[in-house]
Amino acid sequence: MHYYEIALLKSPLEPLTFQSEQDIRIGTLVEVKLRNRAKSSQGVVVKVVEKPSFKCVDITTVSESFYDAMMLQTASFVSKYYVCSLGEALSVYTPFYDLETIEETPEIKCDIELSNEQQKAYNFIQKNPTSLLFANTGSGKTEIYIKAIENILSQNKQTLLLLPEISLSPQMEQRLKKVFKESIAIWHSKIQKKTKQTIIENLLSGKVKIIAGARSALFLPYDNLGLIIVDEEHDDSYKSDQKPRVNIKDLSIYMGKKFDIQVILGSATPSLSSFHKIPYIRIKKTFFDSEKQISFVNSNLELSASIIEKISQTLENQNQVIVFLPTRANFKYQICKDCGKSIECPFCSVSLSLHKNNNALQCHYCNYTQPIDKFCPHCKTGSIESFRLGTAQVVEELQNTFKDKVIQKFDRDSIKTNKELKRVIKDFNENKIDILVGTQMLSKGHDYHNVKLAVVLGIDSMLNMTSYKVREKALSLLIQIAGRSGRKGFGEVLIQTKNEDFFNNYLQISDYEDFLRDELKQRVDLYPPYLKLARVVFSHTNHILAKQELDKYVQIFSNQKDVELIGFGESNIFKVANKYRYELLLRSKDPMRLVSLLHSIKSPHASVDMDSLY
DNA sequence: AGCACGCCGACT
DNA sequence: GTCGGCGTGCTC
Repeated sequence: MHYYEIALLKSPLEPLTFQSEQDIRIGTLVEVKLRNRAKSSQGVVVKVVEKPSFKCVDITTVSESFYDAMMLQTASFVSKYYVCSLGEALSVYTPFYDLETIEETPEIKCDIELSNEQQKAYNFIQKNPTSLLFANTGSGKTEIYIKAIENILSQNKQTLLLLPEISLSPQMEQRLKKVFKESIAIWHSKIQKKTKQTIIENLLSGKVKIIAGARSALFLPYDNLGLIIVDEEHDDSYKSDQKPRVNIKDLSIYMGKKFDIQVILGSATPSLSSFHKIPYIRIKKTFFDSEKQISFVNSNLELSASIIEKISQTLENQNQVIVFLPTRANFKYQICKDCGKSIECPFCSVSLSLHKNNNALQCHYCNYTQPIDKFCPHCKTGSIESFRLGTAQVVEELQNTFKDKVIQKFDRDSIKTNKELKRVIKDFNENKIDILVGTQMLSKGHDYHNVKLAVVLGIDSMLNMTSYKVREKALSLLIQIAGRSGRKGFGEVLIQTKNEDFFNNYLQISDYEDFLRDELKQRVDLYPPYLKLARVVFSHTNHILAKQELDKYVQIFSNQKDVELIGFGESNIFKVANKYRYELLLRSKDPMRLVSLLHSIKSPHASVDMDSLY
């Protein structure tokens, strides 16, 4: 009889010992049956052990699937660093089949000529195992990526090109497919199940050598990964918002060091932490002379006359406009004119958003929806006034002003599938759409050829968020959006803000590198990248119990050596989906010490967010 | 007494 | 996570 420790997938339990007559190798996916449970659970063999003192249960089924050493080591790291069970860490991998690898060397010859500056950058990234390509929008970093991939391909190794979910733009896809043909596959959450299966088969058989994909693409079965490119590396969506709260960019860097994989991070506005710790090369020169005129409007969130005037001028010259604002729906706040109370979600402590097209008020946190009432639900007589413009309202108001123009909304309410995304971008680039109004989605990766005006509304609400990264987030977003205007030739950017001094300083007078250096000075001894930050959230339907749990750990963490409790209290949004939330924030210069303290938290209501971005 | 509900603890 | 056990408190 053999005895094995099995890490149970999706289970917070640490590995448990099971037995089998069979000799099973470490990494094998098996099925076991836990006591009192009808369904059997999946688990992974992680260790061979001696016969234990307790009585063991048999492993029910032994599968053909197999987690390799890289997966097991990575999962082990994830479980330790991000504080979860080994089973939870292993659950991030996509299920796959164990197939024979057929060695196939594809004939790829791209005829891209690099400019002098690109060649210099290429040489730099080849000299450093991990490097940062700090490249302005339009400076041609994709060509450098392609050359680097080609080089890895010639060694018959695999490449992973990571992009934030929504940046997997149709243009990027077309471009890569043109060069790499059958050797590249695109991977993201919207890809069909069947297609995913085919991609995995092709990756295992060696037909596919390059994966371009979102977060989850890091967890595919690579047997010979030679290069990971993290494009738009500043993007916070690389951090998972569910357990395990892994930062895919950081994990890529870790895997690069551990398994001798080349890593290239790329961005026009790199994160402060990458800029601080990774050797970088700057490419400033762009292919097309692009001249930008940046101006500011100090008005409230309404589409003011000067903004309308500017849009009108641009449209008259047969040019296109993009309008950014960080809010979906028509309005974010509904307040009674009489009693002054706001209409909140019954399950969350947030205001309900007004969606005119559904004739509904909707919660953006739990999706609770109720019909629009004529009168205030509190005083029953007052009428409701709406505030904080959203994308749908901007579309409506612009449509009223520019009756013969085509205006398209571009946010996750209107772009739900990849097909819709492709269609809208195609239509926009074929000039079938005059104005694109959208949220963050607008800022990411897409090439818009004829945009001559980018209007940015409501950026101040981003500066007012509570995160040590707000300035970095707001400025990088602004630069990304500005980069969408006038990619060829002249472009205008119109920013509505009450923080003109801050933005103006870095947009016109100096540049992003100066901002990074200034910001770095402000973070010394306080925030990352100089210190590690972790957040712990305690949530419960009973707010008293949640509070008690918080208080208990505030006590414990108040007098720790080398770890500082820097704040605690109600979470920003106190109640979400009927659960009350309290949180605390810890920081330390000693990552190991911080991680071990986080592992000491035993509360089932606590969730740990290591390297929190809040 | 009968039961719904929520909490707690075990799971090899 | 998922299950059963069990105490509480409500209703018939």
